[in-house]
Amino acid sequence: MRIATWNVNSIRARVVRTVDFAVREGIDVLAMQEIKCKPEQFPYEAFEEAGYTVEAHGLNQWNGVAIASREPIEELQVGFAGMPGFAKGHDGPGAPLEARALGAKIGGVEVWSLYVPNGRGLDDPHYRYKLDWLEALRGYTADTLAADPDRALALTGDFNIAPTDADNGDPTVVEGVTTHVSPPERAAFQALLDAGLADTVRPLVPTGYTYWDYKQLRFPRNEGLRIDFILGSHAFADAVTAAAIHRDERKGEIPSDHVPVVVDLDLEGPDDDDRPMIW
DNA sequence: ATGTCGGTGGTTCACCGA
Repeated sequence: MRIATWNVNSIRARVVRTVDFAVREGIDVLAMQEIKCKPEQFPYEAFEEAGYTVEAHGLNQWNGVAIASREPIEELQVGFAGMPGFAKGHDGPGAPLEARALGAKIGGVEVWSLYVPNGRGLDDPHYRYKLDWLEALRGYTADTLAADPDRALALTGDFNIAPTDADNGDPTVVEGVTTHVSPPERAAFQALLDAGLADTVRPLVPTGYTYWDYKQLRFPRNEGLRIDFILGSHAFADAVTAAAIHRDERKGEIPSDHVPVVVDLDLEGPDDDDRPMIW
């Protein structure tokens, strides 16, 4: 099974490009972020014509997550247990939830499409929201794996954190000045790993960015960030056989500012056809 | 130069968010 995650930055603006990529690369499950539309506005037809079914979660023109799959989508989860909400002037308990998390069981894997809050600025209420949101995600992960340690669980999406200095090539992203690289954000990312997840792409693709700001020639200068990840429990990570970051998707006409990240899974072991015949 | 995007409201440009 081939699983991909992609912050598409408006699915309506990029539906042709998105479906073309999925078909060309043989993607079985595509987790999308920043679809920037409500479910009734999602361009389902283009995906259905290509053999995908889609579940979309969007509340307004901001955020929004979706999962497209060639296999049946089961056990849909809109948001995760404990996920906090946020709204301007209303960031405490009881704040409205945003469309940032969609989970499902597909082919025996619990896969999530996640769009972690940006944080905006180190002194912005959105930054505290980001850290609280990540802590709640860690709690969900820990609880889930405590109940079922061998579950194939994958957290995919835009984490809006560059975990190491090697993941930050943008000269305007500076520790102590901006979000994405602050010690508390990096600690929150590490806490997800400590809860029982592994970065399934880094061992196979050690370098490279997944996002380049549209401004100031960031892509031509290759001044990007690695902020999009596929994190997996041991049962998931152990099944990963290949990975790729599709840098070329940042090129061409009207690209997203993010590129797809892909892993191949072999959950069932070798097919019968691959086993030696012994009489 | 916050130098580029996408979406919205409500009219084609100002604002928000990233």
